[in-house]
Amino acid sequence: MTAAGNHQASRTGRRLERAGIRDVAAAAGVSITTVSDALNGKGRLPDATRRHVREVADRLGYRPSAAARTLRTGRSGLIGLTVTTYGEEPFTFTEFAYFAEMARAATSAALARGYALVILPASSRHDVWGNVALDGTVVIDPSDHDPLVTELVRQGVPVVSDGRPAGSLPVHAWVDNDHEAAVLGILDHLAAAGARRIGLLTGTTTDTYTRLSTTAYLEWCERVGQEPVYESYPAHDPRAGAVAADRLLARPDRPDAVYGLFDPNGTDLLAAARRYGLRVPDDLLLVCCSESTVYASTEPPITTLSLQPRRIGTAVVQLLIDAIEGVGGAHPVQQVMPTELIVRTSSQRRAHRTTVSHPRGPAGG
Amino acid sequence: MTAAGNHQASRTGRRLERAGIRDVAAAAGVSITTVSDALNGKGRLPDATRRHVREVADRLGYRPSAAARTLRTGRSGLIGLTVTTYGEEPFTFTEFAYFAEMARAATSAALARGYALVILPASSRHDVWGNVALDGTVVIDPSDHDPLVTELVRQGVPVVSDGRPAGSLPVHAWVDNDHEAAVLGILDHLAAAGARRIGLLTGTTTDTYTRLSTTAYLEWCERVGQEPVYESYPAHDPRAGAVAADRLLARPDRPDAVYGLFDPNGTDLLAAARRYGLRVPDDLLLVCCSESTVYASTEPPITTLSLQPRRIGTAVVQLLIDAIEGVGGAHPVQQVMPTELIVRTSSQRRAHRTTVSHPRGPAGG
DNA sequence: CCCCCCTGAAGATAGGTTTCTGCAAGATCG
DNA sequence: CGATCTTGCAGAAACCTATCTTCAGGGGGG
Repeated sequence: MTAAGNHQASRTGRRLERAGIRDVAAAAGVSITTVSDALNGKGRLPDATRRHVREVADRLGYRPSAAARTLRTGRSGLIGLTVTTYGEEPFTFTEFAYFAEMARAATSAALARGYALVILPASSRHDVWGNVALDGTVVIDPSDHDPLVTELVRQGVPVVSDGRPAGSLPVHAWVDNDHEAAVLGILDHLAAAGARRIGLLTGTTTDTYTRLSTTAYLEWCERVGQEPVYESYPAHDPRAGAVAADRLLARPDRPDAVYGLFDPNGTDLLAAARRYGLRVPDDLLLVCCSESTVYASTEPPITTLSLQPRRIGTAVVQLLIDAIEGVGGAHPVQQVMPTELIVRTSSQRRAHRTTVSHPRGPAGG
Repeated sequence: MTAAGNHQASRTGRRLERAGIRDVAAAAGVSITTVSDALNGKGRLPDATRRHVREVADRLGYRPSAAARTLRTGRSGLIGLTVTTYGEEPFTFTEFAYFAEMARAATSAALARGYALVILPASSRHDVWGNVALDGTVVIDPSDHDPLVTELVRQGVPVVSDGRPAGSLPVHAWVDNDHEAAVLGILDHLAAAGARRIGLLTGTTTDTYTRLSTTAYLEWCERVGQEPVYESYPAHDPRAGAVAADRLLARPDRPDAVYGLFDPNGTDLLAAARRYGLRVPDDLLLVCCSESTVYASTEPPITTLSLQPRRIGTAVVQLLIDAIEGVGGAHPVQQVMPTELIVRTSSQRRAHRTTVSHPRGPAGG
């Protein structure tokens, strides 16, 4: 049997012509339908035919066209990932560690279910959003009445958000930490360690995380009868953080414990403490919210609150894919994930239990 | 076996029917061709018709189907981004800061030219690579004879790598730092600051960065007649880094200056120095390669080498899109980017200009 | 012995866009 | 005034796959 339909040898002769499904069909001596069924495990075919077709397809290096498949099935296997931006850069500076971890987990989770992640900007002049076929989208920290989310939902694209949607954003589901509980837990922890006046380093932005955390702090203060002591700064500006930390410790009503809401606050507060001759944890207890491992080896190591971005990333993607594939119910799902307080020296006034005593070098330096 | 059971779901019923190009054509009273031409700025049409069509399209909320467009044009506007993985996680732990910055810059650059980035695993059981239509791919630190890269190139997909391709990987272009020059520069810098014996904290992995840097170090040692003093550890294990830092400072031939090749080395070395009662920079000069801003506010601030991931991410994407669009020549391009040494207190023996003197006794145990 | 069902596989269509080709009518020119 | 060019737009092919429908033939049940 000589190959029929081989006449399209050099169409334009330019590029390496990728083998299409009909080339496989011709080479295997079957129809296009049979090839499709054999490769996708559908239809009614004897195993012999299936094997034969697969073998021929492999030999030709056949790869189904993703575009054609998407067009036909309406599924692209692509999930958008976007984070609200402050300014023109697509990602927020202060969210790096969180974002990187979250994205990594989300990528893994998506991959395990056969999807890939597309990084997209929350806003853009060029309409990239319209140019890519998305089965759904993960939105990190959507802002109030986010026009992008509204538009996506209007188009029927499932949207799941990391962080409670502010206002009445019509997302299909969301995942978030219990920020109030986290803050209250930290404040109790600090109080238990002997803190009399706990300060807060917070942000001027209006996102949900900042708002909920600050509110919880103020509530706690009112409950225990402490005067609130806090400084705010624009969270996307790293320099402003250092200044705010300094300001907080320069106040006449200087706190003897501080919780910083953002990742770099730990080092900033530590540096400020040094400038004012405050020993940590003896004169000042310190906790900050961070995913960074550097706080394990600062001097002293700093207690951190982890938002567990890995868990969140995984959960968000699972929820989204469930929505895409119509697994879950039609009603919106909200999922609250626990946080983890990693207690280190900076918030323990009594003992340093984390490190063992270390023998000094025999030949002292 | 399963019955078809495919419910057509009333044609005009539940699902929001997206308007297609022919709906626009019908509504505007023109042909499909005219709509396409009007919206894409092609063909010969009077402005009046163009405006009319655009208006109708807007009114209907028309969005061209990305899948159909991709199928027709052969361009998806999607670029793959992958990083070689050590282990099962898609990203390397130690590359977080670098990766996050690089990805951010790459996303921006791609976006500016109308492309979006897809995060993909370097290896995977599920063949996600085959399921997404990519115009090209960025590969971070490809390993020797990377099968993925080979396959992509075989399929005619342009590949540009961040980092020199090891072996004879057939990438279309690559971008890398001048690692030898960077290391030599740092060693000279340390020597000029008074270092007599410079140590190196390096990795056991065989990637190009580690290899080139280590080689440059050994070369420099031979040139100036210093006995090499270095410790290696698996770079993906953060705990191993702390141990290796400790080992390096515990050696009988303890160095009086150290360069650490990986991001966390700075804090690890600082912690180790404290354990051995070594003052930085008086007893020990410190430099590490990092993109993290925390080193600006450690005590003391640590000199870092920045690989400038933003520049690299931008350059890689530009090169790739040039290759995709056939702008550049057909021959492979290699582009070497400069590094930046951010000099801080930890590598300056003479003066502490950044901080005032702090009255503190001998470091506590 | 006839009919029906079941197996195995081919034919045809749809999915939405871009673009090549074609065509009519008005404008221009010899 | 006829021929050619230009303008404005329409028709239809092609992109590649998945799936719905159809069909031939063989075997089992009535």
